[in-house]
Amino acid sequence: MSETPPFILVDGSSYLFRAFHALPRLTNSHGEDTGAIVGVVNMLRKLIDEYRPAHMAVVFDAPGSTFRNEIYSEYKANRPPMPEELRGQIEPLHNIVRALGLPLLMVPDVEADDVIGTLAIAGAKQGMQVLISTSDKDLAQLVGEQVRLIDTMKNALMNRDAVMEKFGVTPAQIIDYLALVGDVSDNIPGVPKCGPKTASKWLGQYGSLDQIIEHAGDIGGKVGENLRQSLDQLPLSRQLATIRLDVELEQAPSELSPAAPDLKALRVLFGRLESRRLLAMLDKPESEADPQPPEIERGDYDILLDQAGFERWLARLEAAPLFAFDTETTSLNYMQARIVGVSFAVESGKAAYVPLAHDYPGAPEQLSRESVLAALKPLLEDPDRQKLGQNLKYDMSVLMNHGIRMTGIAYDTMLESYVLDSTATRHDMDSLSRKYLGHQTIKYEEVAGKGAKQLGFSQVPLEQAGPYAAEDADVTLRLHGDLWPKLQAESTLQQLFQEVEMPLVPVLSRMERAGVRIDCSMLEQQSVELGARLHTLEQQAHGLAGQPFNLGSPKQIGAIFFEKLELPVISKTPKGAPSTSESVLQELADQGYELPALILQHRGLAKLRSTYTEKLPRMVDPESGRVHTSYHQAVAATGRLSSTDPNLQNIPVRSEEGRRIRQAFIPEPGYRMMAADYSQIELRIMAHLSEDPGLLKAFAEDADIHRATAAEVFEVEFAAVTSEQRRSAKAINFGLIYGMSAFGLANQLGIERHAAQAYMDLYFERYPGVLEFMDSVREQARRLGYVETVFGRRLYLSEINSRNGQRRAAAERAAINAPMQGTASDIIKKAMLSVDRWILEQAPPVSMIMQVHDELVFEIREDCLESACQQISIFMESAASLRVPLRVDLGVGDNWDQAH
DNA sequence: CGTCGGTCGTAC
DNA sequence: GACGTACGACCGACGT
Repeated sequence: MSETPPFILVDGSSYLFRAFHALPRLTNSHGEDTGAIVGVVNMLRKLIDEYRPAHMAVVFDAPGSTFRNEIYSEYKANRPPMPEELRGQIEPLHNIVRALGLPLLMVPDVEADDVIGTLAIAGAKQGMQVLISTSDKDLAQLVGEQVRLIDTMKNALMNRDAVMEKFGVTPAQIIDYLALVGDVSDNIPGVPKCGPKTASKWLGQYGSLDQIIEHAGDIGGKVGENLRQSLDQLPLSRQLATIRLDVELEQAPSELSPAAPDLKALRVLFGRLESRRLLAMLDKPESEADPQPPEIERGDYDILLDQAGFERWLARLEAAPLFAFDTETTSLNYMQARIVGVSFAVESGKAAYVPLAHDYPGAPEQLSRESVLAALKPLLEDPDRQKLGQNLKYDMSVLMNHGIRMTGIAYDTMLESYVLDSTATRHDMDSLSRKYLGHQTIKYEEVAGKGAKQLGFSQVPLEQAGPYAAEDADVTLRLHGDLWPKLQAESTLQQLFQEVEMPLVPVLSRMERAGVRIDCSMLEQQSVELGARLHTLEQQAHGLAGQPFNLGSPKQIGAIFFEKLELPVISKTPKGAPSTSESVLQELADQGYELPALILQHRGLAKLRSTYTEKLPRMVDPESGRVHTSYHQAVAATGRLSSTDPNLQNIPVRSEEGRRIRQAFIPEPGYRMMAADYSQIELRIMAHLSEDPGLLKAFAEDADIHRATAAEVFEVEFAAVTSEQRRSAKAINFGLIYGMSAFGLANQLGIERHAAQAYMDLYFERYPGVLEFMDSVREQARRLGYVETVFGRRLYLSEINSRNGQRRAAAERAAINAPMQGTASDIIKKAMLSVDRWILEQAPPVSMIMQVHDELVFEIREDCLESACQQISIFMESAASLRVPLRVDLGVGDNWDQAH
């Protein structure tokens, strides 16, 4: 092992070739060859483990011909074509190398050797210890003071002396040596009958090929004759054997560092190889083989307390093509938060925090918030100055509280992470830093305390606040440096990020800040009424049970039901307890038991009261008098938004009592509520994806799709479909979207399993394209480890090849659902972008105030109702061009319920 | 007194 | 076991 961490260059192509020939053939259950990949991965692991490189690159030959073919058309001409079993392993190996976090290089027109040569010399020039791992003897010509070869067979390093020992010539003479000896596999002729011995003898005697050529006449024997015959061709041979040192590369050696491995991607990739050994390695995250990413030094953070220091940074920001920005505030509530300080970073490791409103005993004098924000305002509002942040929607809102309309929001690391892998459980900065940088950030609790003792950020001393806040900006910048190239490598993901997710940030912020007006007195009245009904129900229930108990406790209900009253157990919860779920209570109620019916009613009403009628009035912002939800853009794995505080995406609609809550969602005086929802969007997407003729036709004719399905499945005339048949068909249609089984359908419809199976069989017979689509989605998921939406959004399914049948089945259902649910999300996001652009540009008296997955809700001034509705439906229906038309249903009313 | 898992129920 | 994606209320166990 070398003294300082080395720069390792791996000849990936030669590795792969050698592994392919040296190792026994290995295939996975799909018959795909995997042996060489596994071999190379093991070699790479060993290499990293042993040498712990600070810098590293794995270099592959780019496909296609090179400059050597240009100067010598016969170059490598007699080489047999690459075996198919090997060719198929190249692409997966590339993906694994990238997922391992190792820089992968492939440069067209040159060979891997040339890239390695260029980097080796550049690295040596910068004082690095360069180690080249290859099985190709040509690279011996690069060996020098700081460049050595790794002999993987002997597990030893080859320096100048070792080269001389092996070849009998110095590294500098290797080129001439190769020219003399020739190379059968490269089809370089060389001098006939001149082998290693003769070549080294001549070079020892004359020093160089030029000298040998000059003295060609002095050499006797048959070999001398051959040499003289070869004189014309020797310069070409030498040229071919010379490794180029001047290849144009995008990255300098110092930029080629091993990064943290992408464990999720590796799990998918190793899963496809079906290599238990490699998979097992992933379960030890701190495996010996993991390269250690460089520690982040927190030394170079500035805390700016004086005008001169701030102005120096301002100049830096103005000069920077991109800067990271973060705010520290008084509150997590974006409507109420006030700025306490701001931080920036323009290059890795250099960040600043500007405290503006820290307020604790002994707090130093700080720059005025007003003047600093005024100085930053032009920069923050300039759309051409690119900003980067982590969850910038929040910072954008906070700035808005201070009268700054931030634009130029170019990159958000939270969304970069989400687009790269939406199934990662968290996309917060701490998780991303640990995952991608291997760096533990300072936790908020560490500086502000936790629990009851937690301080507001303005109370946090600058000694702690400064490094914490500056680190946020620094880490954001570093994360972007890691995530953005990963996105760029996947052009559809990059497109999704740049054209959908990033532009959506300000749109969501505007929707959140617009909020929705609530009739609080109406909800309070409802709470009172619900309270009275709940009390009555409770008294009745206690009477029937013969004892008081908590109607809200499933456990107590279970005890009363199944122990005291000995009611029949209908089903059990996953943990084995007798279930008291809605369907069980319904079943018992249907059997004539009174108590379950009472509990059902109680549950429903209690939920309405606690979750909605009591909660919503408390969520009204005192300033605006409206409710402001938070939309989360990086939560749902399928691409949907989610909504919290309050969740406006699960306001009741199905029951009459529930709809009364929607009646409390009202517009400003002079305005109306308008709800626009996509009609059957997921089924339309299924028609588009499956290209099933029957389904396409039904939507082309704008038929009632459930009725059309019923007509096909029950083999009756369209007009003769009964409402019962339509209901069944609707359940089938929904079930399909969710990947439901015959068992599930039977449950849903209350019929026998075999009957449900018969429906499904008939459905697939009538709509064969759908069956084919579902099979192909499952197949893609198994093969690639992910599925995609129409717009290329990706959803990884780590358990699609699980040995656990239950988990695998669940992953298959998710695989079927995700392309439909995800494409629907993509489409409504696109629609939101066009509607928002229209509102910004034309300034109609219209606010987009809510999104509920397939529905957009607007507040529209009465006098503009008609034209606005028309505009909006056009934007929504043309958000995507599928093989079926998109249709939008519009409704207008004095409250949200009426608008349906 | 907070946290966390389990269960239930609301939406699309 | 069996229908995808969310959020959140409540309960009760557990730890501070």
